[in-house]
Formats: sequence, C-alpha cells, structure tokens
Amino acid sequence: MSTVNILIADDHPIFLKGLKEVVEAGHHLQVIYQAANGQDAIQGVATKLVDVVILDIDMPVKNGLQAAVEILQLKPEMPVILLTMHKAKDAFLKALDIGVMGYVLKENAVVDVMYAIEAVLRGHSYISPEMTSFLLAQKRSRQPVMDNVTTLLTSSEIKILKMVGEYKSTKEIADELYISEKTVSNHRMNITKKLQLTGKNSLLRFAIEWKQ
Amino acid sequence: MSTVNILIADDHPIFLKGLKEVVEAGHHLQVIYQAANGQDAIQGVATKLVDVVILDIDMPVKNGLQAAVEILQLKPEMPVILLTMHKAKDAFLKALDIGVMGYVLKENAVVDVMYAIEAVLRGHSYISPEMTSFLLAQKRSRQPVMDNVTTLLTSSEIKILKMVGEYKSTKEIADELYISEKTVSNHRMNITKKLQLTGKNSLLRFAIEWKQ
DNA sequence: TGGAATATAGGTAGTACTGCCCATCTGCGG
DNA sequence: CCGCAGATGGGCAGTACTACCTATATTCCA
Repeated sequence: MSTVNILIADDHPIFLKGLKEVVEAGHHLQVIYQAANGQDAIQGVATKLVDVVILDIDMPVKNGLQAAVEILQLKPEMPVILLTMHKAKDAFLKALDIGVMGYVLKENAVVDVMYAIEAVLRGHSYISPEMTSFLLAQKRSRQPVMDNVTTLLTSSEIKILKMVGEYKSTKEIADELYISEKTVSNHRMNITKKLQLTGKNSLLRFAIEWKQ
Repeated sequence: MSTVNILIADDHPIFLKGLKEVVEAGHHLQVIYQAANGQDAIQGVATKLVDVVILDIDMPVKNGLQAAVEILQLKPEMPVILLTMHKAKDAFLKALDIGVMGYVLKENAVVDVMYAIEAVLRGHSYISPEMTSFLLAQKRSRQPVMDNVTTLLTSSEIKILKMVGEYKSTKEIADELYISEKTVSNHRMNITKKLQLTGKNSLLRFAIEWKQ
C-alpha cells in the first residue's frame, strides 16, 4: 500500500500539531501540507499532490465550508473531511449540500478522524454519529401530525390525499378510481376543511409534506 | 445511577448470548429479557419494565422492523435500537420513518452497541457511521441536475424558481420583488420552456424536488 | 328504526397557473 | 453600431383547483 498524502488545515497551531500526530499515527498516512486558513488550503490542493483534505470549519480568511466548495470545484473527486467543534445544524446541512465526504466533531477527533480517513479512502463517507441525531429527530417530529391525519380522515380521503401527493390531478384520480371528478373534488374539499387548509395548492403542499 | 433494564432479541442463540455479554460489560446495564423473535420481543415489552430495546432485524415470526412499529405504538417513548447485518438502504429508510433511536451494523456491534445504548439513554440517537454514506450519496447524486439548471437558467429565473419551491404564488413573488405579476408569469413560462416541463403544477413540482 | 357519517354526483363562481402572442428597455459583445 | 439576451410589462384563451351550494344512496351505530 502506497503512502497517502494528506492536507490538514486549522488556524490554531497547537491543534494543527496535534492533528498531524494523530493522522501520522496511521502508518501509511503522511501530512504533506499544513494550512493555517481556507485560502492557504486551496493553494495547497492546487499545487501539491493531495489524496485527502481535512479542514477545520472555523478559520479566518476563508472558512472550511467556503474552502471545501472551491476545492471541490477544482477537483470534484477530492475526499474532503470537515472538522468542527459545534454540532450546528446549519453548517452540517451546508456540508451535505457541498458534497464533502466526512464530517467529524473535534470532541471525538482522535478516534473519528482515523475512521473518517479510512472510510473516504475506501470511497465511503463518514459522519460523527452524534451528528445523525437530528436527522432522526426530523423524521420523528412529523409523527403526531400523521396520527391526527389518519384519525381525522376517512380511508377514501386518505387514499385521495396520497394520490394528490403524487402530483395527480383531480381528473387523473377520478379516472383511476372510476369515480366522478366531482366526487374527487368534494373529497379534496372535505380534506382541506378537516385540516383547516386554505388557498391555492394548499392541499398539494400538505400532501407532499405529509408523505406517510 | 440506577440499573438500566434492557431487552434483547435475536433468533440465533449464540449471537444472543454474545450480545448479552457485550451489553452487561456495561456496569449498570442488565439484560432482563431475551427474545428469540419479534413477537416474543413485543410480549417482553408489554410485560416487563424495559428501559431500552435492542432488536435484530432478521428474525422469524415477526421481523425487527414490524416489532419496532408495534413496540412504539405500545410505548412511543421507548428507545429502540435495531441491529442488522446488511447495509440495505430500504430497511434503513424504513427504520428512520418508524422512528427508532439507533441503527447498528452487526459488524461493528461490539463497539457500536455500547455507543448506541449510551446515546439513547442520554436522549440522543445513534447510527453506525457506515450507514450515513448513502445519505451523503443522495445529496451528491442530484448535483449534476442542479448544475444543468444553474447553467440553463438566468439568475432572475433561479431566484423565482426558489420562491416557487417555497410555495409562493405568482402574486406573492411579484410583491416581494417589486415587479409585475406579468413579469413573474413570463419568467415562470421561460423556466418551464427551458426545462421542458408541461402541465399544471409542473413547475411547482420541479421546484420542490429541486431544492438547491 | 332513525339519525349520523360517508361516498357518490351535480351546479356555479372565483382565482391562479399555463401557453402563446406582443412590446419596450438595458447592457454586452462582435 | 447593430444584434442578441435578458428583464420588464401587457393581452387573452384555456384549464384546474378552491369554495360554497344541493341531493341521493349506503352503511353503521345507538
């Protein structure tokens, strides 16, 4: 197995030094570039042969998210691992959108950074388990609403609500169920009344977000 | 700290025995019920004072997912941890929908089960890091479409597309941007033409699914 | 058995988006 | 300087959903 060249970036010299030691505890891993800010890291990626990039999010000049965006524009296949101290949801979602391969909390850094490097080298991604909590939380939060719906609405209404959520028109639903468009229309109105929805596309909106 | 009562379920006696030992290595953790299938596990939850439930997914009579559904109907606040051998995406997504608190791969069981129990006792959730890969993959896969859109559309059109995706009406968009409804309408039409969308709500549908 | 809930279907009016036409103004590049 | 793309605006016909009526048949529960 050949040596893996790693770029690390953090504005705190002491943390950077510690990170370097943690990384190089992996026998075939070598830190070939140490950047003190995001701009510096981009330079490093552009000029050196880098296999994996590890960026702290909180950095001056250019933060880790901005740097990640530009690095992935430069080299879309580059595995980028982000480090952060806080579990901020915004930054995490942004990181997902950017398309980074790893997201590691500093509190778990010693163990998780090694896991993350191994994962991205195998083509997988890695997220500190603590960060996944809110993904579950999102799913869970809609549960009570769903229960209200299933108790409030009749089975026919639920059937139609589902089809609305599949972007089917009143006519399409009527054809599919062999009933009049008028009947479907009435069901729609009864649903909107029961759920106290108003306005154009309000039912469609609810149906989409419901997605039982 | 008082003792935590744990229910474990797996149809393989040997694995069950091993799991019990792993769990009880935690000093204040105690296995009070060992089930051999899903139905058995539900019985255990109904009759014993259980603090945490750990279910294998692949079980006869009733699998772990079905059992989790019924257990959470019985006791919605019960922390449920699922164990599985495979990284199947379907089962994982279903687990998210059901609202379990943990999802652990058997290959990492010894370490991850302990992490998961600690996490759910603190009210957090825990997912084996390997399972998060495809969450990232999903985000990443939509990138090319996004790029098409951003190159095809002008900045004004993108701005309006975003607002459409927020369920704003033509009038609301017009008011917010201080332009005529007609202008917004024309932009909408230009977008649908460029993206070759047809039919009612086609633009809304695309805008929602796009979600840059 | 009588009433409530539900599914069925029709009428009518208003509103909003689509789809196609048009014109004007601005800025940018050949 | 001319042409083109883009942003701005308007008109008009068609279609679809909303919102409010009414009415009948069926089913189920008190």
